[in-house]
Amino acid sequence: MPKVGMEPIRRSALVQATIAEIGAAGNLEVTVGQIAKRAGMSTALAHHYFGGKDQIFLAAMRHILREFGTEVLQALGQATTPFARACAIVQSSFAPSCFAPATISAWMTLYAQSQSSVETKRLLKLYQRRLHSNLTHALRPISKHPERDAHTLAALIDGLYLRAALSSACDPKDACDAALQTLQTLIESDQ
Amino acid sequence: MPKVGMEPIRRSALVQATIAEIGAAGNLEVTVGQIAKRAGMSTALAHHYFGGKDQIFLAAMRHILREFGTEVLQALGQATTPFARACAIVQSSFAPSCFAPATISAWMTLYAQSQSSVETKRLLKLYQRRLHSNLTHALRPISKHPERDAHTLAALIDGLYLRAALSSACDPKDACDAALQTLQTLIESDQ
DNA sequence: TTTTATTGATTGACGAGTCAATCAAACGCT
DNA sequence: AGCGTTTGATTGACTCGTCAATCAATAAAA
Repeated sequence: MPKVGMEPIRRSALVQATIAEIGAAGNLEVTVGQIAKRAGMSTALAHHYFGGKDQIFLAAMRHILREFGTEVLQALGQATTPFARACAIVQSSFAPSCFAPATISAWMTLYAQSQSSVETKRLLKLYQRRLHSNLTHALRPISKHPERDAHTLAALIDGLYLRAALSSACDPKDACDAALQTLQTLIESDQ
Repeated sequence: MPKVGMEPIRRSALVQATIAEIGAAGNLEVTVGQIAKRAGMSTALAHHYFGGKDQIFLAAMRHILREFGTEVLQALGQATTPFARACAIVQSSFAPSCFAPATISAWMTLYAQSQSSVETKRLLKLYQRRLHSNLTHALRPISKHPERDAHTLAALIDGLYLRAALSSACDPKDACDAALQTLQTLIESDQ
């Protein structure tokens, strides 16, 4: 087994294992030992490649954000009209991948940790800025207040996601419909 | 000092100290020792009155929720028209007390913990149900879709709060205005 | 003297991070 | 091809610290 070029494989395995472990636990109370075990290696190796627990978690967060980013990008690529672009952004935010238990837990801990970790806060702001920018761009041709409506819609997406993710009863489809409905209402109303 | 009837005083002091400590730390990584020290007693006494760390945290969460509940109730009492009632609910959600660092942290950890603690989840659902019910009641006379609009508005409040609380730049006033603006738009549009 | 309040000291467990040692591939040299 | 040598991969065992929870003991009211 000991071959050269293990680093990217190990790092990727650790990130995957971290997400899975967070999903299983429902919070950040996950030990490096658990993660390493799931990834099929020793704790020492995990430390060797990442340097510390924080770095492992941050890598996992970045991975989820990157995944979401590509999902949005792909959906945007297929949209031709401004309205379709706005819909694509909304729908990406409620895609099934966003509702995997591990993803939900990661999001929640992202919010919670952002209070105490500057790097986590940076990541969160990155996501928020990107969402806002995408929405503003899509709404510019079809809204009288692109900036304002983008801000409202972004907050609505976050809030609906929160509710859908935390209450098992409320399903993603309904949340998505609610967001689309409000998008419609917002761009129809002028004033 | 050793007098009778200390229990309620100690419990209250511990709850206060817990909230303060969570606010200072920015997350749940707070030890019973820290809490007890801030409350001016030994860790043993904290355990004596609460039984365990979880119970202390739950008591703190309940306290914050109760405080918020009374704030809403008071605001509702002064409102005479349905529209004023809806505004009162929105404004209570963005009251200064909701933006104290300790409250923000407690709120975030409430979301994060709700994934792994059934009791925490119960508390969160209680809050969500109450908000939805209050909004529905206020909107019934002035909206064509009271239930639906209440759901949208509730999610919007949560989302705006999230953004206002996490980004130091965005201030509560703007978030509140955005929510009120959208409330207006929602009840004006029919369809 | 019973009950309540209170704590210092201790226990037991757990977990992050380190380190020295091992193992095998790749590399360089002849 | 054969043979040291370097280098990356890998781990078991260990250290050190922390922290929740317990307990036996003390003090002061009732």
